[in-house]
Amino acid sequence: MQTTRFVLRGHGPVRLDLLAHSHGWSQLLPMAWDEEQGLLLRTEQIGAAAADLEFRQADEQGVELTVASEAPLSRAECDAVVTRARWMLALDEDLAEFYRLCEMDPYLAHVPSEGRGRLLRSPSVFEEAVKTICTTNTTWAQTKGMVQRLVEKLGRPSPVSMRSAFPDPQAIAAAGARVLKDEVRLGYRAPYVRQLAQQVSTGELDLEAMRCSSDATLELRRQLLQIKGIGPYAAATLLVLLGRYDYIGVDSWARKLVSRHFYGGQPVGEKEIQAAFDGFGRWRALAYWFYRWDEM
DNA sequence: TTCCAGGGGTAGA
DNA sequence: TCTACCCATGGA
Repeated sequence: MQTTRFVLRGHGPVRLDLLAHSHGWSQLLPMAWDEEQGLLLRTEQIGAAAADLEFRQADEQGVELTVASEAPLSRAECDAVVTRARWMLALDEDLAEFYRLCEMDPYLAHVPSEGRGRLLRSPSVFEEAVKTICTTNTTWAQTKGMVQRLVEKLGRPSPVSMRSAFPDPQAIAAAGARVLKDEVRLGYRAPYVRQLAQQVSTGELDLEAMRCSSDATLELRRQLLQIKGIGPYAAATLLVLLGRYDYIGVDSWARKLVSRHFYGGQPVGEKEIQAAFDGFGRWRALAYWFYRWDEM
């Protein structure tokens, strides 16, 4: 076994524990959060093989990443790992403008000083999209089950830990409809996930290009809504994970939160939910997220 | 048994 | 653009 170490520094303070708790992604394979040791674990396919990534807090400004692989990593593979890890931890997010807005909101005034604001991400937009589809119209426990079966049945296992990486689009596309429905138990989501995997694996759809796209958020949203299985909630969630915070993903939780905080418990719709955080402008979804976090 | 969860697709108006 | 209805799954 080979181990390679990197130290990753962010744009401002970085808190690994806050990242791990920023939303549910650290509970979904192939990620895992070890609360006692403060370790964020992930198995990741690098080149043809899978390797094990272990993140720990280095100091206030940075995180140490240890990669355990069967063979030594090439220079290109090191670069790829660092690029993916920086994206996962949102290390290049500049939250200065968001923090200034937080300081004017009594409910979020604590966010800047605590170093909150970053959201944990998957290394690929494809993985984000599949996982987001697995959150729709189901419980969180079932989402975890769907993703676990997807990873364990179709992902490439690490020869070091035998834990599996997230399956690539080719593996999911090749699995077939019956496996996705009956074995992974994706339910009515199975054809959506399969079609998405086919579109990405054939090159018909370039999801990864959305990360560095210069398109306006409205245009990116339009592109996401064209994907079967992705509606307004999922598109908004994916935009947030792409660093575009213009739209709030309206789910049952958002309805309850906005109703209670801003409308005295009266039922609210899409317009009321988006409008509740208008004061945060293009940061409204991030503001909503940290209202929500305090109630998790 | 019925409801609903971190909704979305489709048809019809 | 809005509404009604249907869609698997599993726990409460």
